[in-house]
Amino acid sequence: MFKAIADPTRRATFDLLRARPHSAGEVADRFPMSRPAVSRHLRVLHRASLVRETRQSQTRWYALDSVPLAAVDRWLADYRVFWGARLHDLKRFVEPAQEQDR
Amino acid sequence: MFKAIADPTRRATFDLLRARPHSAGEVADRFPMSRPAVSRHLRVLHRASLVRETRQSQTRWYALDSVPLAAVDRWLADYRVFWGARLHDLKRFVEPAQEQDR
DNA sequence: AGACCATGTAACTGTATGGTTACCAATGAA
DNA sequence: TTCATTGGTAACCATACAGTTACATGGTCT
Repeated sequence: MFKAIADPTRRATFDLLRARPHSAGEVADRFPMSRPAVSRHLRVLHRASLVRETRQSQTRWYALDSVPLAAVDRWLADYRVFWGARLHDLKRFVEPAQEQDR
Repeated sequence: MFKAIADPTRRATFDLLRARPHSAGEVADRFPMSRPAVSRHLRVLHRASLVRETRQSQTRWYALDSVPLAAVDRWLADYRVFWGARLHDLKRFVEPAQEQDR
């Protein structure tokens, strides 16, 4: 999982899927590399359970599944104390979410 | 930086340094691999600014510097909404820190 | 059926990575 | 100054990784 997000192309792919699911071709169009290369990156993300693949006729849609990233978050938790200055921002992030909106 | 923490040995090393600074030898003793291998892992962590190296006579002390991890935290921030169930725990983590203790 | 999409798979290649052993450098002690 | 200790560097090796081109698969359309 850590290795899956270690590659910049895969992080960019992941960021791309944040907006909405993309087909394999759409993803490939965004990167200056061949389709097979992108295809394999998607496979790596899929094996890490970071994207879900659903087939609809010929096209395959890739959708974000960021839940496994919670593991990274848990690992980070032990270190957050070291950049305490940011805890306030973190709190500000959490609060509005608690109220469901805004 | 992401690649630096992608390796399990390096994450373990990092976790080890959380307790206290260790000498190169101390770190090497904890892992079932040769000293040079550990040495290189430490160098990778150092290049990523994740550890600080201070030389005191023959021994070199390696100390944690987790501040760069804030970059990972920032990247994660955009995805935290997706595992909303954990936001409450996150809040519980933040709150005590605000009051300095407990 | 046959042509045409969208994608994945196979085979291959260069480079990066993580490990090894052997050797070197610098410090401190006898 | 000689020796031991600490730990990095060099050279080497096997495997993983990220990319390529060529080909195969499977669904749509006429």
